[in-house]
Amino acid sequence: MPARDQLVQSPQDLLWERRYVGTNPKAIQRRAKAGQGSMYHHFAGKADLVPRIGEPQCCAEQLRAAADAAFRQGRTAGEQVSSYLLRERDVLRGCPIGRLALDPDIIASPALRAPPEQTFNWLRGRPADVLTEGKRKAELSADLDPADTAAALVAVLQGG
Amino acid sequence: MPARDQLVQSPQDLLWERRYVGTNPKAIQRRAKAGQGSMYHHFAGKADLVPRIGEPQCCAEQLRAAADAAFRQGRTAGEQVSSYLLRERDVLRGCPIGRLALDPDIIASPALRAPPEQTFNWLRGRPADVLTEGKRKAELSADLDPADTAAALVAVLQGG
DNA sequence: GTCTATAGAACGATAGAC
DNA sequence: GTCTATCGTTCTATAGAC
Repeated sequence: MPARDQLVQSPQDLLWERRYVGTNPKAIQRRAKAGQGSMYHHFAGKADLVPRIGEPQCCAEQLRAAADAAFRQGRTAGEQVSSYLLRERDVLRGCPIGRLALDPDIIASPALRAPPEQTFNWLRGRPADVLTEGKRKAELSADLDPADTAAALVAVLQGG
Repeated sequence: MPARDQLVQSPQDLLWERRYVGTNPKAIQRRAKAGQGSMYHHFAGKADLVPRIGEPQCCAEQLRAAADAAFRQGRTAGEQVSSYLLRERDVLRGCPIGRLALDPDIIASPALRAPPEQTFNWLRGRPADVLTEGKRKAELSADLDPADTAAALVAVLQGG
């Protein structure tokens, strides 16, 4: 595997365990078996590397794919939503995106904040579409606001 | 308020936001409006101070009290447990004890790990007692293991 | 008890040889 | 591309004056 990919993929659990604040370049290098020179050749610095480890790239796509699959199971809007909600989650780990998004150093920097925010927007949009479709088919009550309800759904998952 | 208490109580949100790894003495001092000398006079160091901020002391007791109150609402064991589970939680914040217990630096040190572990033991023991009582009164099926079920209940809350 | 000064280590990044 | 050496900063802690 190229050294660049090694740097991005090896320290996934490191970022998970120690979050952004506690994840330092040295530890990443040890984990990826790469030297400092190598790291700084491929990336501009911590703020450039760390957010790419596991989360916005591979993890966000995995998450979207899994959510998508869950939504496709079920005929009615209600079924689709409950399929999504009951989807098996690695409960002990929690939501990696949410965890990253809560990190104060991520929040402080617009550049670092953008990728997780995008994922969240998608994550709210997807169930909102399902709910809208449900209303169209008159499966759901008309006085239900898709966007609000979708936001509430995601909030429940994140909050928990 | 005495400076010692100020140091323990002022920076609660700081510990919450940045966890153990990201919570440094300087920031605590700024937040508590105390100097370094003051801090190191009252506490041995970061490992001595930080775990006392909010969590094992005041927060754990608040948590126990709240859980206790919830358990007392309800006549049957089932009612008591569901009262506890449905108890209103500050869902956006999550469990402060669990969050602290997950911190890698806390896990690594037996001394830092002990207080949160104690709280968890109590937290498992309380519903276990309720369930045992329920079995005695034949409200609950006899083949229910109180300890296991209690652990599962707590796991659900923490996992979420 | 609280302050300032300072030590020793780790952190994040850069420089330059190879 | 990768390495080692090094810089400046911050972190944690100690020393000693007041």
